[in-house]
Amino acid sequence: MTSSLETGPTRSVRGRRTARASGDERERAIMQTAERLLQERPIGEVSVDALARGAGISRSAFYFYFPSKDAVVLALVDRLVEEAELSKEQVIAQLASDPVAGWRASLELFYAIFGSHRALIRAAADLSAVNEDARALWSSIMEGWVADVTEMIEAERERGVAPAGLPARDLATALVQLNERALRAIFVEESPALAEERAIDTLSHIWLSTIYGSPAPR
Amino acid sequence: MTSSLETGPTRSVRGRRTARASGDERERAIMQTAERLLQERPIGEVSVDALARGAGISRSAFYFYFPSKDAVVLALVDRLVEEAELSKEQVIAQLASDPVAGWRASLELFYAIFGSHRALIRAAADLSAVNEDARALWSSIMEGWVADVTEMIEAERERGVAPAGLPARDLATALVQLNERALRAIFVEESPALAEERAIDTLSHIWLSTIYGSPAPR
DNA sequence: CAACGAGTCGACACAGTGTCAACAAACCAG
DNA sequence: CTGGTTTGTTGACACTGTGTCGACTCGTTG
Repeated sequence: MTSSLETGPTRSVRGRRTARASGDERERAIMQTAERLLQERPIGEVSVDALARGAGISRSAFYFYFPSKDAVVLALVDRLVEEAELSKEQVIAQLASDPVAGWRASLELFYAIFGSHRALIRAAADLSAVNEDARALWSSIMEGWVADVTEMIEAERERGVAPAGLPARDLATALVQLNERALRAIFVEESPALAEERAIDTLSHIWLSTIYGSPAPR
Repeated sequence: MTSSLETGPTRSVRGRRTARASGDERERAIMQTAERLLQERPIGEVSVDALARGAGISRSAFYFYFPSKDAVVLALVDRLVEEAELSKEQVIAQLASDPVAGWRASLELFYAIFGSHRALIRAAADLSAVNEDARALWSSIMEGWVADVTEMIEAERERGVAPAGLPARDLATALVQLNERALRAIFVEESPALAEERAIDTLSHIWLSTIYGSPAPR
């Protein structure tokens, strides 16, 4: 799933310690700078020059590490998604034992992970408007979630706790999109947006109502 | 509600017929060109120069009519929203007599209006990532819809057909956001997206389930 | 006819992007 | 230790797009 352009040519394993800061360090410095700057202003207002200076190199040196400023954001997103992937397993397990708590835990996980990287999420969203690669990356992430949710819904239906209704995949798509949209609105401080304190309640109410046909399964 | 920067200085009423094309005509020509070009490529790839040439003037003359290319899109959106506003009244009326059909009609209206201006919708969405004014305009549009839906939900609850549950405004916010997101995915041909033929069915199922507590009110 | 204002244009300054040839410093093979 | 290779780094350059300005045209109006 890792995007093809996330890293520059510096991919071999090296462990030296040289006088000048080595490639990997620079690469990390650039990413770090990006995360920092994105907390202050939108991606559109961050120039390659700013990124380079922040990492202590010249603008042209930047291009040695990344093909463009967008690629830095994509690398960052890639990393975030990998983190998220790890926590996923445990949540799925919980669903079998206690559905209500399980779904809620999923939403909370989602909320926690993205909430703690608001600036990055926003940059990724902004980028998707302009950049084909960003769009593709985000698409594949969404696809992954939809697939997971579809599977979970189908499992619940087979267990007999959830009634048949909308095609599971359609329902999953809509719910994942709802989450994405609603959480983004909150994180970016758009308006209208759900009240942040009640957001998880609101969303899980909608998820449960539509999946189980009522606000809580029997 | 009309955005403050939608039009250039040419705002007085004039009705002359001059040798060279007059201001209003040019203004319209620019907007028309914008709509045409946006059908071919995203806003980011449309330059002021292209807009100007399309309208038969030089790039610098363009600035006489609009302060920036973004302002053209905002003017277009403004116009679209005004159109939409007109059809709204009749739908609200229907809700009282037949709720299910009424909600469905709302969704269909939404779908029809925005579906027939996909390129513009996309440009507006793209712009929101970059442009503060665009964000503000879209926000106010969303606010309007949320207010309408909130009111409709409350009316249904007072009539006793819909049960109390989530705060009406929260529910309305989530549903409007769901619609926005899901329809945009379809129109922009993102993936994942709802199957277009079933989109209205899917959405109305979710609306009805969450508003009435079951897929159909008694 | 003179003054005015709407409309137009070319030239300019500016900001940002991406590329390139050339240079520097460490590393490694002989 | 020496000379070639790899890894980094740089300034200069070409290019694209934006927005501004002063000067010009040409109907309109007093």
